[in-house]
Amino acid sequence: MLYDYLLLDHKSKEPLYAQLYGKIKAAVEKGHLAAGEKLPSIRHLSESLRVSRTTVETAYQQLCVEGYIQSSPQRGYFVQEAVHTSGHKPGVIPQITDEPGPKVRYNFGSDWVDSAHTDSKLWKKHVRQVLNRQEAIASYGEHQGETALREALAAYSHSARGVAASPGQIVIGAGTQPLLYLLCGLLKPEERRVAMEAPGFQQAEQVFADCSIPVRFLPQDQDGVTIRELEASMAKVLLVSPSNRLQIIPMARRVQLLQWAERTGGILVEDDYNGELRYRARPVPAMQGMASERVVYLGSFSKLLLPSVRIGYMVLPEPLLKRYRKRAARYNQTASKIEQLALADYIREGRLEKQLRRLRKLYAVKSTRLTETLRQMFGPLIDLSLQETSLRLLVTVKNGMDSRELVQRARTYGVRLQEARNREGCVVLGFAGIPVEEMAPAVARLKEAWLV
Amino acid sequence: MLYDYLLLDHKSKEPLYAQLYGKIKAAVEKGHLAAGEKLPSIRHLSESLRVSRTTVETAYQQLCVEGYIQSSPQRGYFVQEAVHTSGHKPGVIPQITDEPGPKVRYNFGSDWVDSAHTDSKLWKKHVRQVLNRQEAIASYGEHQGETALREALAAYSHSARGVAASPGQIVIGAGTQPLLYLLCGLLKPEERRVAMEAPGFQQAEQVFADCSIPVRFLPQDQDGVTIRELEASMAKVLLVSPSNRLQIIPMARRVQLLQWAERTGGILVEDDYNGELRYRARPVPAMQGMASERVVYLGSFSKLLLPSVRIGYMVLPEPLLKRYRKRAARYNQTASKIEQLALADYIREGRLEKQLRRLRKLYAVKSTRLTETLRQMFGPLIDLSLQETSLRLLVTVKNGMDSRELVQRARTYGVRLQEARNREGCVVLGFAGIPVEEMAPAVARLKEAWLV
DNA sequence: GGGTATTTGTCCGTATGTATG
DNA sequence: TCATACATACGGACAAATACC
Repeated sequence: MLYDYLLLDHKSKEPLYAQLYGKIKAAVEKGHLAAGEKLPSIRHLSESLRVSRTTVETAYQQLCVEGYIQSSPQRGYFVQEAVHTSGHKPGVIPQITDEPGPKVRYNFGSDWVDSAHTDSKLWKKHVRQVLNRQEAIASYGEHQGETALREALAAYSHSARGVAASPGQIVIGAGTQPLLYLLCGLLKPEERRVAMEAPGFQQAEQVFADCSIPVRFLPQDQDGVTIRELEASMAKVLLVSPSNRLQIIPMARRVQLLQWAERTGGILVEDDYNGELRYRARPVPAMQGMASERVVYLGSFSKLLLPSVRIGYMVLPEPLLKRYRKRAARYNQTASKIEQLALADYIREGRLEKQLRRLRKLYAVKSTRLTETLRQMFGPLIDLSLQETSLRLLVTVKNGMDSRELVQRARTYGVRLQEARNREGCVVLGFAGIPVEEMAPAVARLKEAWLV
Repeated sequence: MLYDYLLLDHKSKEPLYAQLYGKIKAAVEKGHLAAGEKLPSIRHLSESLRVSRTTVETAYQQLCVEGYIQSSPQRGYFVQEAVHTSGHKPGVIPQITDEPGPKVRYNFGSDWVDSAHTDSKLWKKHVRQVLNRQEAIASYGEHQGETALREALAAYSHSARGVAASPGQIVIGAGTQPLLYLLCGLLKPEERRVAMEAPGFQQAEQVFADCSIPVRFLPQDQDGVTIRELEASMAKVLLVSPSNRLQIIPMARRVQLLQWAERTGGILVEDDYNGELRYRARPVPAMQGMASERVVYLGSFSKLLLPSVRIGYMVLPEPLLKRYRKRAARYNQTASKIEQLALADYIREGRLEKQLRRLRKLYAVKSTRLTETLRQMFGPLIDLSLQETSLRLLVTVKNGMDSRELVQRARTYGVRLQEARNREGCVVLGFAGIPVEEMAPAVARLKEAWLV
C-alpha cells in the first residue's frame, strides 16, 4: 500500500504527526474516507510512510480525541460514523425542556455532554459480564454499596484525587442527592446549620430544604468563602465545590477552612464535582486528603463515564462514620447493584483512568478551539476567562448588552447558554456538549446574535 | 493519576526534576513505596503533573543511578528490592466488619428471597436488549422516570392492584426511600405531621426523622388505626401499609380513613408493599383506586422480580402532582435507567403478571409446608399466625424463652430469624428465602435450638 | 470446532532537536 | 556554555482480537 495522499514532507517545519493528522482529517471531512471505513494499521502506515509508529500513533490519537476516528482495540482504527450530521447525536438530549422557544441548535448549557466520546462498548461489556454472574443479580446488595466497588473507589480516589479513604468509609449512592439526604440524617441537631458558597447548586439546596435545614449563602472574595463570613454565619457545615469554581481555592484559604472546621468542630463537605477533569491546569488534590477527620468528600461519575450511569460516593470521616454505622441498615442502597459491580470491574481494570486521560485531552482541544474561535471572530470585543477545571468558559462581551440580553438574543438564534451570576455583561459557555467541529459554526451564530 | 505526594511547586527555585527526585526518594525511604512496586510510567506521570516527560525522566534516571529504583525497559520503573524500614501503607485504614457469628445455614430473615424461583434468565435478556439500544445508555434519563416505564406501570398497577393512575402521575425512584424523601419535600409546613401504624417500618421512620418531621405511632384496634386516635393525633399525613399487616384493613375502616382524608385535607400514603402477593386470601385492591384524590400510592418490585432490582414507584394525586412538577428538575432520578427500560419491556410483555402467578403458587406451597412442619414438630408448644400477604409467619414459642433468647439460640444453630417487636416470646419467620425442600431440615434445626 | 499463528492497538523507556534563561 | 524544560520521534514488549488451520 502506498497511501500517496498521506505522503509527508520531512523537510517541513510542521511536525510529521501534525501533517498526518491534518491530511486524514481533511480526507474524512471531504468524504474520501467513508464512515466506518478502516484506516491502515499503525504498523502498515508507519512502514509505508517510513516514519516511526509513534508518529502515526500520535496522529491517530489526536483524531480519536476529536472524534474523527475511533479506536477498536486489537482490531484497528475506524472512521467515526456520522460525525458531521447536523442533527442531534444520540445522547445530547436536553435534560428538561425548560421554557420552549426557538429550537436549540447549539447547546452551551453546562449540563450537557457530548457523548460521542464515551466508550459505551466497554461499559456494555462489563455490564454483560456482571449479568452472567448469577449470584450478583439474585441477591440483595449491601446497604453501604458493594464492597468490590468501595474497594475500587478507595484506590481510585486516592490515586486520582489524593483522597485518603478505606473502603469502610465509603458510602455509595445513586448520585449526590441520596448521599446528601443520608448526610443530613447524620447531623446532630446543633449541626443543622449549613452554609454554601452561592445559590445555584439546586440539587443540594433542595435536599437541605426537604430536611428543613436552614442554608446561608456566604459572600466571597476572589479566593472563595472568607473565614470572617463563615464564622459570622454560625454555620456548622460548609458545603464547598472547590473544583467547580471560576478560580481554584488557593492553598492558604484551604488551610484556613480546615482550621475553621477543626477549631469549631465544623464539617466541611467537599463536592468534588468534575474534580478529576482538570485538563489544562496542574492538578489540585482534594481537600479531604489534607485533613480527612473533618471533611466529607463527595464524588460522582456521570460526567466521566456515561450520562445514564448515576453512581456517586461519599467518604465519611471517623466521627460521622460511627453515626452512620449505627443506622446503616435503615437506609437502602439506591444505586443499581449491577451497575455498581460493572463499575467496580471497570475501575479495577484501569479503564476509568484511561477514559479520564482521553477526556482531558478532548476537553483541552475543545477549550482551545473555542477560545481561539471566539478571539478570532470577536477580537477585542470580548474577554475570556477559562474555568480551570470545569467545562465552561466565562465570556465578557463588550457590546453594551447586559447578561440577560446576551442570553436572550443568543437564544433567538438557536444558541443556548447561561447568564453568569453577579457579573454584568457576562455569560457562561459550557463546551462539553459541543462537538469540536461545531465550535466554529456555533460561535459564528453567536456573532450574528450579538453584533448587530 | 494524581500522585498528590509528588505535586511540584513551579514557583520554587529548586528545579522540577530535583523536587520530584527528592519526593520519590523520600517515599521510598519511608516505605510508602514498597520494594518491587511499579512507579507511574514517565508518560502518565508527566501528564498528571503537567510537566514534560524529560523532567520525569531526569528524576527517574537520577534515582536509578543512586539505586533507589530500577529501570526495566519496556515495562517500567520499579522500586529497588532492598532492605528499607517498613512503614504503613498510606491511606489504608482498617475496615470495620460487622459481628461475624456462626455461619447462617437457614435464613428466615424477611429480607431474603429464594433465588431459585426468580426468572433471572428473562430479566437478563431484557437488560441485554436495552444495552443494545445505544441511545438508551448514552443519554440522561428523565427526572420523573422513563416514560416507557411509567406507561407500563400505569397499565400494570391498574390491572394488578386497581390503581387509577396516568403515566404523568407516576414518579419512579430507587426504592421506597428516595420517593419518601421526595414526598416529604412536597409537604407544606402545616402538613409536616405524620402518623404511622406502629414502629417497625424503619426505612420510612428514618426518612421522616431526616426531614425532621415528627411521627406519631397510633394505637390500633384489630382493624388497624382508629379514626378517633387519628383525629386526636392532629396528624395531616397517615402512612399505612394495608397489605403488610397481620389482618387486612376491612372495607369499612378503609372508607373511614378516606373520609378522614377528605374531611380534614389529610394525605393518605398507602405503602402497598407486596400488595400483589396475596397468595391465599382473595385479592384486596389498593385504597388508591377508591379515592385517588387524597391518596399517595407506593409500589415496589424487589420481591417480585429480583432482589437486585431496586425500583419503586409513587402515584401522586393531583394537588401534590402540581407541587411536584414545579420542582421536578431539582430532583435527579435515582433508579437505574437501564433497569427502568428493561422493566418497562418486561411488564409490557406481560412477564411480570406471569411471574406473579408463579410466585403466588410457590408461596402458598411454602407457607403451607412451613406451617405444617412446625405444627408437626412442635405440636402445642407453638402458636402460629400467618400474615395474609406478606411472606412471614409469626411464631409464639411457649418454652419459657423470651424473643431475644429465641433468636440468639437459633443463631448459634445456624438459623437466622428476627424478633417480633412488642410481643414476648414471639419470633418472625420469613419463608421466602427457604427452598421448599429445606423447610423440614430448617424446622428440625429450630427444634434442636429451642427444645433442650 | 478448538488450538495456534498473526495482526493490531497499546504501553513503555529512550533518543534527539530546540527554546530559554 | 550550561542547565532546564519541552516537543517530537523511535522501536521493543505485551495482550487481546482475529484469522487460519
